[in-house]
Amino acid sequence: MPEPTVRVRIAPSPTGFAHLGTASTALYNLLFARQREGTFALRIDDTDLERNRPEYEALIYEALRWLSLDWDEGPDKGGPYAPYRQSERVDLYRQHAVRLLDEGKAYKCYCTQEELEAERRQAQFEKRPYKYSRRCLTNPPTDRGVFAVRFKVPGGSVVFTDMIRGEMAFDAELIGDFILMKSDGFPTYQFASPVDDALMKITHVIRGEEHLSNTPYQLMIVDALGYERPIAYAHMPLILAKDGAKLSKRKHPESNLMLYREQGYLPEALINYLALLGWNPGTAQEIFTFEELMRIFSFDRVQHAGARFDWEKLNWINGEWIRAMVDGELAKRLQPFLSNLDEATIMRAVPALKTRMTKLADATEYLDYLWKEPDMPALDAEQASRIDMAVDALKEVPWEPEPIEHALEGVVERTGLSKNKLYTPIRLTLTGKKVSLPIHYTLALLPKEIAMTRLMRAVPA
RNA sequence: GGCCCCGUCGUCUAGUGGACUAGGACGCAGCCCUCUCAAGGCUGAGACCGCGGGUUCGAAUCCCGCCGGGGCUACCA
Repeated sequence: MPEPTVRVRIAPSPTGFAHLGTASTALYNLLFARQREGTFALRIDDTDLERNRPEYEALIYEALRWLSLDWDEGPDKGGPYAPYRQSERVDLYRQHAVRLLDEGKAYKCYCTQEELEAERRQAQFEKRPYKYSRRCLTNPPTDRGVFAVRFKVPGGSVVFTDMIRGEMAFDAELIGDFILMKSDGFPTYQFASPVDDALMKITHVIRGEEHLSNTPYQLMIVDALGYERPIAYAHMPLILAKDGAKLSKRKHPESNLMLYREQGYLPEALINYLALLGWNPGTAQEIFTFEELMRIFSFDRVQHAGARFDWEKLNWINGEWIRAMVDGELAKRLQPFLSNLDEATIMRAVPALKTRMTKLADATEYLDYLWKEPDMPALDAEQASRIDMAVDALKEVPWEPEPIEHALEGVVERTGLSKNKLYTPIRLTLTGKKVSLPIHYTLALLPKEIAMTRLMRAVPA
């Protein structure tokens, strides 16, 4: 039998901002799909009526597009297995639930949340592992109308292949009957996900490790339905926060993908960093383009343990990408962060700026003196006189970094002053800051009249 | 509580019985360069390989126990 064409998917839930873990999972899926010349689908798992919002779905698209993690099939693009939004596939889940009901593989459950909670507490009190009592299977109440559909777990053992961990085996005797259809008529994740994966002919399920223990639940459903199981699974190590817990939307703001765009991380750099979190090439190389990753990525070099997210390393990788970027491209990417400046000015700043940024937003701190008048620094008489000398030397100089630098060096030579003594008061007067780009750039980026005015302001008449 | 996954410098990791005096990267420290800040170059500190038992001539690497962390155990996904 020939290997079927690879089909993979990601299935994010629109329950808040786009999550870093979604990007990570999308990356691994895409890498695998592209290297096997397969298809990458985006499915929106919006079965939680309480928490889903259409605007959150838009956020997911925006974030993935920003990272160039493009999908072949999805709610916005369509595809042979449309619709790709679970809320539009509810009839399908209902039909499958009815079939399971008819075949005696599922049953209606009329228990209330309170009753179930009581069962659970009782089990805990008696220190025995909790499993649903099957009350509604053996002795269903006759006076109730609202019900959920519960799967009758067949028991036995569930075995499957994980591309990272090898053969996995779970004892299904330990799994209690679980809900397929909620009483609001919507499916649970445990039900909708395997049904869709089967219907959409997903061949490899690549997702976060949090789903490892969910896999036997889903496989039992696939089996009960008589569908073909995916060829293999891959459960990727979780991205952990500084505190060692799984990155959560509520507790960890760094899980918000849009944050990275706002701060000026390059999509290439984020991808690069994400790839290295949990996977390594086995060589000393640290900087990778997507195409390189596509060539060398493999699941057998994926880590088994969760990886802690580290800003420092991301910053370094981002800096590497910034420094490697050609000036014109960098200027273009800088534009949104420097909306007060025109393209030509940004372009002139780039050579000096390049080695000083870890992220694009850093440019503001270096350049805001160009549109903001700094406060007059407190200078002593000596400093004022040095500025006076600089003004003299600069008067007739063409306003470009090179000639400015030579003019100032001339002053240094003639007076025997140190560069530090001469440049510091200039820097202070021009920018109001102790740190700036090299002094000749700091001067040249400012229109000459403004620069001279600011300098002369510091010199007592 | 039960089940599952995992445990090498602060962090990401290399390592699959001898080449390990445990390697690299980020970060950190020092020096060089230098007008500030970076970048760059060089040097350095930093891991008794979670702990305890085995197996073996020999273990970070194999086995067992314990401890620790994470995940799942929802009418969340």
